[in-house]
Amino acid sequence: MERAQDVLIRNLGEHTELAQEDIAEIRALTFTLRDFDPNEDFIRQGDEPEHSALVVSGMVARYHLLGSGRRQYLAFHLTGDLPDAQGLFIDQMDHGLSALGPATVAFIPHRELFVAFRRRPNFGLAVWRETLLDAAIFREAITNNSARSMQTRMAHLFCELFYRARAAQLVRGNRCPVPISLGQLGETLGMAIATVNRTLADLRRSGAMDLREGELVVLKWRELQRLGDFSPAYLHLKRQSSPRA
Amino acid sequence: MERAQDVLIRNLGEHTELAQEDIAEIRALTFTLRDFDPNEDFIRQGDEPEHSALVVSGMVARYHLLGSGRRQYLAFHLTGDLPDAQGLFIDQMDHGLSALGPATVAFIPHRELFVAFRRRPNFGLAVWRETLLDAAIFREAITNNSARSMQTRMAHLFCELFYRARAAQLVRGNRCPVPISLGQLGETLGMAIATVNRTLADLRRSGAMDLREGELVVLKWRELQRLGDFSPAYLHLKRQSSPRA
DNA sequence: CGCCTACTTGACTTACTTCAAAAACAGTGG
DNA sequence: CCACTGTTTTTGAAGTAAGTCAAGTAGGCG
Repeated sequence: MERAQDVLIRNLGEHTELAQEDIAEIRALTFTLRDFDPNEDFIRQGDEPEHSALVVSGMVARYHLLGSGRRQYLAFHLTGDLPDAQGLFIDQMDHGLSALGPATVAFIPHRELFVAFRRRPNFGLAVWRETLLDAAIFREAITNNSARSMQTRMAHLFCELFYRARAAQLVRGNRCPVPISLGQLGETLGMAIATVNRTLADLRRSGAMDLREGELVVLKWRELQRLGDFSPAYLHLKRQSSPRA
Repeated sequence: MERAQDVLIRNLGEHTELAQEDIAEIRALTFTLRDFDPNEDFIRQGDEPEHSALVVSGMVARYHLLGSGRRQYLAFHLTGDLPDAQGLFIDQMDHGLSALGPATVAFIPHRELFVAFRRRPNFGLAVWRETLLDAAIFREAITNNSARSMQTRMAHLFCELFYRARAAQLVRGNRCPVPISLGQLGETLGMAIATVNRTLADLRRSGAMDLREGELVVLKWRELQRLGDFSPAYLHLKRQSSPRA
């Protein structure tokens, strides 16, 4: 497995030019690794964390818990993401984080990050930009869950996950890990589990994709993209070509 | 009308301790004021802006335009908000901005902002925090539009608008300006206009609120809050008490 | 083997959308 | 001031997509 430091440097480097001094500053941070089981929480709504998380491997989810007990998934994070940079500035977590499949997460003390931001403002700006990319993904989720049909909505989610997985170099051939249950898919897309199942069956039948054994398989990228009304501009990924197939 | 500089200083001051030097730095920035008519666009999807906007008065909206021509509103901004701080770091706008009612917006050159961030890192952190509060509002919108009933959804939106208007000192008595049409409400909450009308009629009938002549009137705050399943923690506003009534 | 969880499928119900038309309202020009 | 136009709001009736409920199957694990 890649070292946590390298994962972070690579991810920030995707969108920000890092100087040698920035990289040295990142390498000097303290990374504490922890492994999590599927569906294990590691930050809860209401917590006041003093560390920031970095996804080193696996997939991580952010979610709201409603009064009714219902859970709403807000975003998924892959290797290299900083899923709770919010926590740096915000008193109390307004949402929780959990591992989706088995995951490894590195924790970095806020205190050290603030010192590093002061010494290398460019590093701070890179993390800031990272949080803005996050926000763009949230915006797209609003639109996806509010304005699109169930099928389009689901196809769009798969497009996004595949596209981001590709950028994080997690795609092997035409597949990438997506360890998510139908129930969780429903709590992401705002649909009942029966509908999730039927909609997914339709997508499979279209021949554009499959989802099995925790893996997303993209068989016809262009077709899936069409079904999902997906255009990747909002992900603001530089120098990435379209997936094949 | 309050000066643009003061509006910004007051808003950032709500959540961040600003030193005299920070304030001086903000006052030295160039603010270019422009007035907009209702529904006039001032940043379009695809633009590459070189200025950041600050809402000086009125209400401003952010929206996605879909392939189908449908419009999805993403967020509303009140006096003091920086509705496109994203633009500071992101190549191309993935969404547009328009005035909702008549609005005054100040524009600040990115170049000057970056210089100010470098000279007063604390100012940069304050704006960063502002963008994170924004993201929290996006997250809540995902949950609202995905996991709540139509009535709850609409009540929640009104709660949020009223609560934020109060923080921005826009509430007079029990009312605040909300210059939005039923159609736009539908494009915000993901419902058909007929449903908007019927749902709004139900809310009016409950006696908790009214919406007329571009003003939101809150008659029973606690009741509206209950109907909207609203808890303001996600807004991360310090030192604000609950509205009366 | 038996238990638990996740997935699948069918039948039924209901929320919401769509369509359509009328009423209220705002703005424009005579 | 009023007629004319266009837009927004309101209401009704009909159609449909998705939710709910319930039962059954398949897969994973002690």
